[in-house]
Amino acid sequence: MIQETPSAPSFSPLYRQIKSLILQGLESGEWRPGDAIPSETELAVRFGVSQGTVRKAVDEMAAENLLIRRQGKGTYVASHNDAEQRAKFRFLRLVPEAGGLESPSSTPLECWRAKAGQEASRILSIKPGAPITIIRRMLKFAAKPVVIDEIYLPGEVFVGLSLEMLQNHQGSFYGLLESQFDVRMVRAEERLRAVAADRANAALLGVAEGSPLLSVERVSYTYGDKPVEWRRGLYLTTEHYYQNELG
Amino acid sequence: MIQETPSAPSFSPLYRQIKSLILQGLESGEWRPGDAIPSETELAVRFGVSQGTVRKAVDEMAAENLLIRRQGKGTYVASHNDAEQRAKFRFLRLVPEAGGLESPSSTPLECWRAKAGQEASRILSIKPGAPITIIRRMLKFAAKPVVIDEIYLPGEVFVGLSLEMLQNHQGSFYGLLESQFDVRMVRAEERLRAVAADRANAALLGVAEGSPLLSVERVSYTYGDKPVEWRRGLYLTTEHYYQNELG
DNA sequence: GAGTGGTCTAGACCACTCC
DNA sequence: GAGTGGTCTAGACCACTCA
Repeated sequence: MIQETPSAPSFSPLYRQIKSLILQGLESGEWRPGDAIPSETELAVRFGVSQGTVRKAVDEMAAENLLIRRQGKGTYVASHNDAEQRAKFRFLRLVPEAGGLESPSSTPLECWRAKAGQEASRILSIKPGAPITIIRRMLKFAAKPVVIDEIYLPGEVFVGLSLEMLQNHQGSFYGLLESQFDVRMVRAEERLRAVAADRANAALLGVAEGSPLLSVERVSYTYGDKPVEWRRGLYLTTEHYYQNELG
Repeated sequence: MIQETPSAPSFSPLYRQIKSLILQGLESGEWRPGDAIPSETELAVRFGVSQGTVRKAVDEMAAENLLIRRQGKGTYVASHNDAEQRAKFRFLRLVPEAGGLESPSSTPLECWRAKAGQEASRILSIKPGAPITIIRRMLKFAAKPVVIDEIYLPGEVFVGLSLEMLQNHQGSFYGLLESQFDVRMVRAEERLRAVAADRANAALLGVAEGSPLLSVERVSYTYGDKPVEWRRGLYLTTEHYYQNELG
């Protein structure tokens, strides 16, 4: 007989406890995105363990993109406002067919408030009827519209989010959520399908009604696997493709 | 000034050298998929380093899905014939919308030999005109056709591959390549697009011509980043979706 | 109980960054 | 030169598997 998921883990190593202590520091905001956390030796003293044990905890968190190690400098809390290019394409997997390297630009279209329906409440695990904020926006590569996004956010987490805020902001959407609302996206799950363009979206993307589009449904999670974003994107994939690595 | 990719790495730690020694053992066939490799202490003695250094090398290779550690038993060479369910869905990301758990079944349609054109030779890094083997097959979930695959393989690597062999084989396609041709797929890159079904494929999938399909182009690599498979799949995504995790 | 991987420690030294 | 993360070692003990 095989036990796939034993209900009670028989053993929890020390470094995992350290890991969850550091996680608490991230969730509580003791260390914010972009900050340096204390050095390994400091943390070892604080938690009363050896430096090697702290190291193993930090190693795992670095592998999960929660922390970033920089030799000679220190260990930092990962941020969507980081300068590295790879950080920017961690969540947007759309790549131009021809080697153009220029980043896409975001154009907010609408932003309004509504009440959560059944589906939104289930996915965001909020009460049906709870306030949500809905955003529609367009992504352009080299001035050509390529993506239409519809984004659903729990209203209680992102109070005050407005179209003006989106329009005035420089940088990535997740960077804004992080710096303005203290919510950092940690991971996401996507479901991809091929669909036919309806009339409205076809017009926005400049293609014929019924053209095939890539539908990308995404649920994003912050610390503690809490879902805080549900979005659906329609990608025009004639001159771009969705890139994926199977490890 | 920032050096993004220094041409000469200034330093190569011991555990990476150990790692590449173990990799040699895999490439040379000293340890085959499914085999156990020697214990950490044995390897430490053989390579003249401490057990901790071997451990770090093996850790990385386990993270890359090249090796599988089993506490109390040993460390094994990963195989596409492994029993674990997660191993089977590492390369097929298509999931049924409704919770059905049954695995897809493969139906080989055609298998013939040809000469590599320009594109195939570039992607598989073989000479133009070199022999290749082309396979067409269908994947069915619950007896319904859902995927049409066209697979291009370098003929010199897979000599003797035939339609009969495909028809008689139980288990996954990569499992067959591994046990019959000693080639293990290690990683792959995929490019996804939405396309319109042509008449032939529409008929095979039982949909109208022009229906949106998910086009999945894949290049697979074996040890040493050598490309050994190029395939294009057309996925019907009305009752299934392509699942992806953004870490 | 023997053998395997997994954890934890303590200490030495190296590579890198910044002052 | 001081401080950081990165490597390497040696040894002790724990958890798990199998005979």
